[in-house]
Amino acid sequence: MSTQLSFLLKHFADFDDRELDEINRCFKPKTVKKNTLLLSEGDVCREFYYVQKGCLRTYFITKQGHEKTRYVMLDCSIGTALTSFMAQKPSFEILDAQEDTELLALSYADFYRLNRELLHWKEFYQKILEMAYSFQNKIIENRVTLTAKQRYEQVLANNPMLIQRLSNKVLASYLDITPETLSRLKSK
Amino acid sequence: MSTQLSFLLKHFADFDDRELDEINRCFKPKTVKKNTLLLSEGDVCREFYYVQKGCLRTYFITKQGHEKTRYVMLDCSIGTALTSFMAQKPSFEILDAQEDTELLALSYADFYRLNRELLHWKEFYQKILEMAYSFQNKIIENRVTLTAKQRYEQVLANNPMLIQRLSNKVLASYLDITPETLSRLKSK
DNA sequence: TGACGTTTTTGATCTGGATCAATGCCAGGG
DNA sequence: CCCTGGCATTGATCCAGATCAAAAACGTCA
Repeated sequence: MSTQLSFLLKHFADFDDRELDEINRCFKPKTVKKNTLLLSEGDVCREFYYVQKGCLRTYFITKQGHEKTRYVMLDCSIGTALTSFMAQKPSFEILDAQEDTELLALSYADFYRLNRELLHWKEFYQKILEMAYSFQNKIIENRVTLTAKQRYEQVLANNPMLIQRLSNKVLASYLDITPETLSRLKSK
Repeated sequence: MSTQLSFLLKHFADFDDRELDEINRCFKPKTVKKNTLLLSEGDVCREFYYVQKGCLRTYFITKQGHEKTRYVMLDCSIGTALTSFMAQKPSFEILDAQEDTELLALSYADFYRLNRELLHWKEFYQKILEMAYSFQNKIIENRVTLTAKQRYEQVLANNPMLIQRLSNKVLASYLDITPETLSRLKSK
């Protein structure tokens, strides 16, 4: 059982030890190699993840064939392809590992059973959704108000780990620019 | 008491009549004239709205002084400046009426009391958050993958009311383009 | 170790939509 | 009823970032 995960959970809701036990039992360990696909386009996302160590990201592919990275999970963070997971509908988002990654996976069935049975889990999920919404709101605001360079500088200031650990290609797609533009931004 | 509102609520969760009664009592009627500000930048959003008839929108203003419309509520829809409302923090989003509007307002205190006391309200709120998230996800995808013209055509196809009822200036800001570009798009 | 496929970098060119500018238009307040 | 300030249209120009092209650097696996 992961005390790290418990620690994170407690950050969102006031779980007691019995609840934490039950939740921890539902999360199944999994190890994936770099570049493993955890969810392909068109498949239904059936798992929610806690990343112990490593890096997952969600992205989608445009008609023109370009990757667009949407969300990155580094060590000790949680997430999934939320839109597909929530609705249990085929996903346009893809989920893959950017590094060799150790993670804990919670099935959709267990997730929603917990949501039915534990009031604290409802609270947890509500917080997650609120955060996810606010995060996206921020993304939209940034995309609309900042230039490519300003977006790069913002990540450099707030999230330098991303710059260290993602390839330039993926980082560029996260910033919604081309690798060429990113390369030019970096060289000044 | 609004049966329309009850109808909408039932769409999200299985409220019984007693619950609907209690909820309806919390929503206070309000009438606002076109161009009324319901929330200014920097203020904390303290109300959640049901629009009976009319039109509200949220938007923010960039450093360059441009309006960016983010969400529009026409007749029989619900919403608020969610980021500020959830966190009870000062808002960068502004809320105003685009037409003379009849609405019902639910205070933050009542909203969260209902959320504490009624399981069905929790369910309702969870669905709202899930929808809001998915909606934003779609916005981001559209903004990144579609040209200005394609975005216009998509609204024309899926949401023609917006084109009929919003001024071109506001519609342009909703599409993330300038009024000049919108004018040119329409004239072909 | 070497060879191939993927990144990264650098340079030249292109373009969608923004910006700037000018004119006509309409609606609402005095 | 008329005036005024915002809205809409049209034209000319500009620019951030994309695209295209072609080396150079990098990893990784036989």
